[in-house]
Amino acid sequence: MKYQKIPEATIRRLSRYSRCLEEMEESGEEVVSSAQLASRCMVNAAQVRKDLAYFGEFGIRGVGYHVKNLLNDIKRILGSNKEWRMAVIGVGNLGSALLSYKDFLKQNYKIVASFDIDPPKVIGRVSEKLGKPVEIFHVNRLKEIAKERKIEIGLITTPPSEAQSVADLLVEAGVRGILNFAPTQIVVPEGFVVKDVFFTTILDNLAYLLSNN
Amino acid sequence: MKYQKIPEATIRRLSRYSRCLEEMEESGEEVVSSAQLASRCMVNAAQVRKDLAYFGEFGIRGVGYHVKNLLNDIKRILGSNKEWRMAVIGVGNLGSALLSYKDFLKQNYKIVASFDIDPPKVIGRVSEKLGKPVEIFHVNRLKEIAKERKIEIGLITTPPSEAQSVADLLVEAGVRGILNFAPTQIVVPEGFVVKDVFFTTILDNLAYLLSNN
DNA sequence: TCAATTTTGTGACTCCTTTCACAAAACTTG
DNA sequence: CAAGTTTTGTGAAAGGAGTCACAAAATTGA
Ligand SMILES: NC(=O)c1ccc[n+]([C@@H]2O[C@H](COP(=O)([O-])OP(=O)(O)OC[C@H]3O[C@@H](n4cnc5c(N)ncnc54)[C@H](O)[C@@H]3O)[C@@H](O)[C@H]2O)c1
Ligand SMILES: NC(=O)c1ccc[n+]([C@@H]2O[C@H](COP(=O)([O-])OP(=O)(O)OC[C@H]3O[C@@H](n4cnc5c(N)ncnc54)[C@H](O)[C@@H]3O)[C@@H](O)[C@H]2O)c1
Repeated sequence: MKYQKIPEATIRRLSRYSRCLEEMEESGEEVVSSAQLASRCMVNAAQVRKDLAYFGEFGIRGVGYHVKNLLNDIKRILGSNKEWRMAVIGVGNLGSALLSYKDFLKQNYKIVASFDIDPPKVIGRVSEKLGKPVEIFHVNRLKEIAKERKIEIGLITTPPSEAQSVADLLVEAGVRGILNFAPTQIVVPEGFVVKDVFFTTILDNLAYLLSNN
Repeated sequence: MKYQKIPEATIRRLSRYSRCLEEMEESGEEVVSSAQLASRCMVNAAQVRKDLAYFGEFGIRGVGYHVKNLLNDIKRILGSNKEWRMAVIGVGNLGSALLSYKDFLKQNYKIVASFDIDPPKVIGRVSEKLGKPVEIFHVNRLKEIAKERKIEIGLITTPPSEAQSVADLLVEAGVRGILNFAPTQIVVPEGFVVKDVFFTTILDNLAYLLSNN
């Protein structure tokens, strides 16, 4: 198979497959066909095979895929086999929730520091309930701490008005990945990546579907 | 323009345009061209025009679009001009954050009740800081309260293991829209709509882009 | 060993989305 | 009021993504 640009949608589906395969692995299934995986993920079986074909041959004809192997391969493709070191900037309602989100850890996403600008918050630790407390630093130490702790992804949970300036700090600190929860457009230089999570955009979608069906 | 199926991507972009137009309206801009709106939303100008063309003619040739009018039209198209009544099910870390999310209100999404299964939580009110406290009911009253308060959208923030059974309750109560934050596939009957918000899927995406660029 | 069965990997086809390019419409200015 | 300018709305072209269909590969069983 010759090289092709990989569709963004393929990457999203790989993540879905990954989640399904994890469930299958837990429940002891060893082998899975593209048809089984597809029906579980609500996609077409040819789609599953094509998605995988972008990256190589992982199956055995007449048999299917080894759950464990395929899971490993997909994680390697996605880059989610390594541990990713993250920071939360803005420890308010949402930021605190993220700090105690167990699934991140399970999926190799580790929050190793957090930052705020509000002095009362910058005194101690949070997320004690997980056993692994995460320190809160003043945001003016972001660059220093980001380098020290090798932070690769920043989660922006400040008010929207502060989001761009926080992003600038992250860029300056060499944090190449940003997950932005503040409902505003953020601009970063070439080589950096921003993904937005806009709750109201998704609600708008839902509202449209509810209004027109 | 004859009828066509409207792409999902168009709806997502309309929501983006809507957000931009709101900012423009606030800053007093009265007229905007497709090119200006496009560059603000990081899309192609023809795309903006084509997206709008699905629904009618909103611009004035040689001039552009009236910000206020276009915003109203887009909101009407999306169905986000009316107030949507929502409930949060699972008042834990994330559920509590959602209860105090100001942007929902600003965008006509109103949380009018919340539910949990944990007796200590089902005693009073939360989100006092917004002035408008939201009551927490025991989840076994969901059907009753949903009807009484005309809830149209349910936000699922329970553990994944409970998500499907909560969805079943919502379906039974006639709540047609579900925004699911629990990282698990939910199945609902025809006529109901589920949108998932999987944080780790988005992180997987980010991880892929960071690993391969 | 060989035919029957299963299921992958992939070229070809179809469908959908985006971009281009330009006529038509409205405004501006001399 | 007419020529010039701007910007929309849209058909046509290009580009991507999803599905189909089948040869190739592996397994099973007689
Ligand atoms: N609450 C939610 O459920 C929710 C949902 C989706 C999106 N969001 C978005 O996430 C962001 C945070 O929401 P929230 O409800 O947690 O708000 P919040 O006010 O509770 O938290 C914001 C935090 O950011 C801190 N902060 C402000 N400026 C800062 C800066 N320059 N550097 C570092 N920290 C700074 C504040 O001190 C505060 O602790 C907002 O942009 C909001 O729109 C929130
Ligand atoms: N914490 C986060 O930042 C975050 C981010 C993304 C997704 N999520 C997902 O959101 C969900 C909630 O996460 P959380 O961190 O808030 O967990 P949590 O444990 O703090 O909250 C879960 C809440 O649900 C309640 N609950 C349990 N079963 C219930 C039922 N049958 N009916 C009603 N309520 C019930 C619990 O009592 C608890 O209050 C999980 O599925 C999680 O994976 C959380």
